[in-house]
Amino acid sequence: MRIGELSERTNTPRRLLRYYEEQGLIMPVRSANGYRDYDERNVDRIIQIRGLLDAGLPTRIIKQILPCLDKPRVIYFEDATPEMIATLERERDRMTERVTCLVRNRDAIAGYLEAVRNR
DNA sequence: CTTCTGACA
DNA sequence: TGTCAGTA
Repeated sequence: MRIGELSERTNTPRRLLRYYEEQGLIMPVRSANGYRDYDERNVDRIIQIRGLLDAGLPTRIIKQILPCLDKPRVIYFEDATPEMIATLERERDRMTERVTCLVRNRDAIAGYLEAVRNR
């Protein structure tokens, strides 16, 4: 499929799809006309990428860990470098921090809403 | 009509 | 990220 279809199926702007490619997150093959040619696998991949981006991970980190999250998990256990483990642990901790921060703000807002309702 | 690359009042 | 340009 071309970028237009992938864009619709992943509700992701074409601009971002090209950007992800620039960042090395995806490497679609090119058709004779120069158009990017994506396969079904990419649909899932883009959703995967957006999830990580949404979680706050920088594209540079996603580029490293994306292959680890692919299907044949077992074969990646072998080449799990200590550096990779370290980055993953670091990102996990950063995510935890953000989660607690979100929880605080969510509760604060919830409290405000509660006060407004019972005014 | 769709995509591509490069660029930014 | 959006968007405009000039093509293929």
